[in-house]
Amino acid sequence: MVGGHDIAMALRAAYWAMHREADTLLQAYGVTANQFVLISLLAEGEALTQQELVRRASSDANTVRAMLVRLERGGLVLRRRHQTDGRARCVMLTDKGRKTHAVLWAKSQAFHERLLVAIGQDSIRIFIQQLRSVENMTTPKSAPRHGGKAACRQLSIAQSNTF
Amino acid sequence: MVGGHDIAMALRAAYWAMHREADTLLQAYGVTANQFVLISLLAEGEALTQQELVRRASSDANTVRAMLVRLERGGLVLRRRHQTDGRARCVMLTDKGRKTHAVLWAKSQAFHERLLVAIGQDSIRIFIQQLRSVENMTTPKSAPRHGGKAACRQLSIAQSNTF
DNA sequence: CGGATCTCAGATCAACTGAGATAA
DNA sequence: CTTATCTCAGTTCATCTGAGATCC
Repeated sequence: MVGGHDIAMALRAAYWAMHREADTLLQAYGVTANQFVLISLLAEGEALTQQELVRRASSDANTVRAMLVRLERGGLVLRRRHQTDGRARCVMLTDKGRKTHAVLWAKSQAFHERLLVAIGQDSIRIFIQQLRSVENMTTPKSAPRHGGKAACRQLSIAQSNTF
Repeated sequence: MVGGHDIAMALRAAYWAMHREADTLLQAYGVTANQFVLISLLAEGEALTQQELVRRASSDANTVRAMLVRLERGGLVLRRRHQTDGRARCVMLTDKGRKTHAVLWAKSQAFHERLLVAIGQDSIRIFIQQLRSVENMTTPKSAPRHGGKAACRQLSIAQSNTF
């Protein structure tokens, strides 16, 4: 009989195998898999608030802050005060961070390809949908009320000027 | 376009949501989700070597040892020398460990049920198979050569005598 | 000898708690 | 005043590295 516990154990095994593989792949570049998650989110174009990073990385405010401090020390990210919300921080990649991401992303292609093969092209959408169901199965966290502050568009433009 | 990176992010989000939910559920009993994994493996009947626990828990020898030391301190597990292999340790639940497992397992039923619902009864086997594919996608670890030492049958009997 | 299993010391990262500053 | 965001200090757990003991 296959029960919920088996799902949990299989999910655990798959996550950790993947995570270790990613860590091994990235360690030559001095970046952990968890840090690469943040870098990838920031590389999608816009600067983000820490709060939004927490949400998208499925992490925790204190954890994200600590990781960003390390990344900032390494010169990969910048953290600036939000222009209209003094509480918030806008986080963005530096040029170095952007180049690092490009290199790491290229090095990850074979890894990503193996993931696609493991799931099977036809099943990917369903598979991801099922994972989302598991994610949303849990106790819902209170979502922030306001909308427009997650992305920091002004600073995103300022950042373009650095090129 | 949905790529391998999306699979990785969804897998990460699902795992962490599940893990936090389990931790929250179990913390009232002073057991972490990771510790519950070991307890559950030991509750399946036989005493196991640490090496075998490492394999089944998708973990690491040093990590498992540290966790077992904590569990032993809490009186939930016993660790004895293997009768025929002086290198190995046989790990088993104490009576207290067995009772604790029964309680925690009962408390986990609603959680397990939600997992089943999230995936959908008809898709569970396929879903688990896909997770196994991800697990085995990674660099294979060398498996131990010999067979019969993973379970410690002699000590499993001795343990029955403690009742 | 080589290889397997476990132990130990130490480092690091990550996750969390709780308290507090600051601003919306 | 209340809430949101972030900071900071401190703790715990988990992971990993590397060295070594012991045994097969």
